[in-house]
Amino acid sequence: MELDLPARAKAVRDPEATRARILDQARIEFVTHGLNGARVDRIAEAAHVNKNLIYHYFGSKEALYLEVLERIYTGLRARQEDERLRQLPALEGMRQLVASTFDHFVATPDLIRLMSVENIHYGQHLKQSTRVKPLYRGLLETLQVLLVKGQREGVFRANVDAVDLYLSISGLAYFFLSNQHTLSWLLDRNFVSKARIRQRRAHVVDMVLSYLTDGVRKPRSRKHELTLKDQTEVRR
Amino acid sequence: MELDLPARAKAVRDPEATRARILDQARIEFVTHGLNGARVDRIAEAAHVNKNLIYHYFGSKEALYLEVLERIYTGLRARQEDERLRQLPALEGMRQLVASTFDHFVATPDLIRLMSVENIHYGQHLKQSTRVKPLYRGLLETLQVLLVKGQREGVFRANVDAVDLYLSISGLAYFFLSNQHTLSWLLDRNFVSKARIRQRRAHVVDMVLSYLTDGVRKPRSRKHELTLKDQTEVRR
DNA sequence: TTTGCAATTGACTAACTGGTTAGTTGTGCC
DNA sequence: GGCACAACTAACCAGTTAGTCAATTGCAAA
Repeated sequence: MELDLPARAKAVRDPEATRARILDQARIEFVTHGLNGARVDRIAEAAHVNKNLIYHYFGSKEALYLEVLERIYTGLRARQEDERLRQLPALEGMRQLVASTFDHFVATPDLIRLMSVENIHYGQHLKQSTRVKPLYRGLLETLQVLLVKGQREGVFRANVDAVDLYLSISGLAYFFLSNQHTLSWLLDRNFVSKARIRQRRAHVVDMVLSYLTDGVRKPRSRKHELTLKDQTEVRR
Repeated sequence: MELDLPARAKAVRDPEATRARILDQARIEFVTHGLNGARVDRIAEAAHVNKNLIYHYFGSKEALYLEVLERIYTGLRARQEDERLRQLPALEGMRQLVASTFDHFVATPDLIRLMSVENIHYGQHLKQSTRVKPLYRGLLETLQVLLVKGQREGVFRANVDAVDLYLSISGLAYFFLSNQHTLSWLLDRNFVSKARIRQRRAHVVDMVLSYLTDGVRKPRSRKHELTLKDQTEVRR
């Protein structure tokens, strides 16, 4: 019955796999219950490890939380598509940047939850991280490159602040997801059906591009796509 | 020495004042620490009452939280300016609606925090409330009235979904406030100085109105204020 | 085989925390 | 003046929780 697969040989002691299992269950726990609501005992049980092993690897509940937080934040901008976007025509590059930001939020509900959790805690944990911050510089630079290029091309308005623009792009995609539980109740609408996500995506892209192209002389062609493949996935 | 003021006569036992004091301190506690992080003992101490008095008045920690939540949510739409806004020209009415939504978020940080907290808890408490939901119907109706009027006036585009528009207006004003602690660190910018708030306000109004008026033939007058006094204020 | 060390565990605890029990005290009303 | 009841209090408790102690187990190198 027993197979002697080399890759599976060390089923008894496998530190890396164990560590990964802890991190995975910790993420689920923190996402579901927040930092204060999370229970180390539950994480240990779900990961099938002794609680003390968690302290052996991570030192404390908060250190474990920080590790989870860093991992999900770095995933946000891990795909280095900045270079590709900067090469595109400004309007198309911006359209893709907005759309991919939106898509990433939709595809990663855990990120939305942990961003909220971390801000409830005044961002005090993320500030201890050194790995996350650099990723945002690249994003802002890409935005700036596209803004300047768009102005030169005559398709974007002038005097757009890159940070303000980023806040708007993110805010448009973030709020209806982060607050979906109260909003769906208050507004009698399901926000995470595929059709709704598709509608929202088009609306967000449209709003950002309307703003950027507003007041520019040259009449532009249709500025946002109507070809939207479904790739939304709703969380459990 | 003792004054016999009728209004201040019952300093010893004043149920209403005591109840209000508890609610006030509870709000501070829930806003600062969230639901799980809040401590009933701390609320009792801060309100100068015996802890059991809290249970006498409110029954449980969660019931107290719900009361705090209801009060801050109803404040969001308490000012019945819906009627006034509907009377205005569409562009001006919409401009004021966006601006006042923005201003209310800025003026009520506790609301932002509690909205985040409640959504971390999947909105399960707010759903038990009956007082909050009706307020949102009026808001959506006002939005719808202004949208239709704007289309008739020829200043707004057609086919704008009122719910989507509300999500955008709120999202633009909410995100940079709710996530200001991580964002100010990641983007090296203070978001809550008076100058920044003013800039953000103009940007949000501009973006929403650009979207609504985009593609409409008739050229419109300047649609957003450009009066930006400069007075930078450094964050704590 | 031994030895060193990381991986892993079970049992434990000090501090906390929401909630309760069993009252006492003040006030309005008849 | 005394009764009913709400306002208010002190002390306590059972269950929980992050974190610790002391030990055992498996692996790999010498």
